[in-house]
Amino acid sequence: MKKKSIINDTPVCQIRMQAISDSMSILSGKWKFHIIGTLIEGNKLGFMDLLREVDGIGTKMLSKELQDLEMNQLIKRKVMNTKPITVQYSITEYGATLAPLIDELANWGVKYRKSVHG
Amino acid sequence: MKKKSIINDTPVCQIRMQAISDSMSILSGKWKFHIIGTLIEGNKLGFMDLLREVDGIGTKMLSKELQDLEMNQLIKRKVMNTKPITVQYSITEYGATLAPLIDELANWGVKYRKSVHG
DNA sequence: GAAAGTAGTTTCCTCTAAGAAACTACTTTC
DNA sequence: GAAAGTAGTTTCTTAGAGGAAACTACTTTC
Repeated sequence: MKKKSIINDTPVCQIRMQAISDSMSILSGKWKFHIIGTLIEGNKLGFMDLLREVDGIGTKMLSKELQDLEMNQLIKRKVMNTKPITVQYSITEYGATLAPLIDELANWGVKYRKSVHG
Repeated sequence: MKKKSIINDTPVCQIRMQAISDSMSILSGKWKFHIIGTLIEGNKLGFMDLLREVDGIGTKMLSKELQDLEMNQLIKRKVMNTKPITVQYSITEYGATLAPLIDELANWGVKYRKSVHG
């Protein structure tokens, strides 16, 4: 008889593990937290605004990540009737629920830095 | 004069962004949260235990991720004086500080599932 | 009419994450 | 002495992440 998982074999753990995988697949990549964090801080930003705010990102990645986030309804994209055309990106209510998670991530990172130096 | 970042140009935001990058680099990859979560639940597990608990992982990835986590002092590795040789992996105090973050990640994922289905 | 600003897309390239399978090495049990 | 269990390492391969640079397309300002 082959040994089986014990700890993670309960329904609760199965759901938790699945949930973690879900979150990670939606929030994967180098830039999503930075983009979401920026849009939570400054609501309604254009493409070029984001390009300036998110330090180091290029047009291709920004474009792709914004599409991903919009598809998952974490951000909204609104084309304005201006000349020249402008676009307003903003966080959705749903996307804003990520604020505590981003805070945790930032706080943990800050503590890590301190513990490494001190 | 070239336009500059406004929102993310404050020292506070710079530190936050850096912290998020730090956390992500330490916790990157498909398996780290699963391994850490498992070690928080069941303390002291062997290599083969983890291989069984973390559903889907292979020996190569497990070995590599455990080394990463040990290097960053999130887990401890202790070789036991048994025959055959066994190894006990356990979470460190420091690694345990990730519990709130993992909880947030799991909770957000659960909510996401519900909102997609409901 | 050239420059600069809007918002992207496309192409080409590299590097890494990840996985499957085979292998080492040692010990105990059948 | 073969099987099964301990704990990994090594090799080979592929898919995707990410980045640099050039390009489209349209408008306004100098």
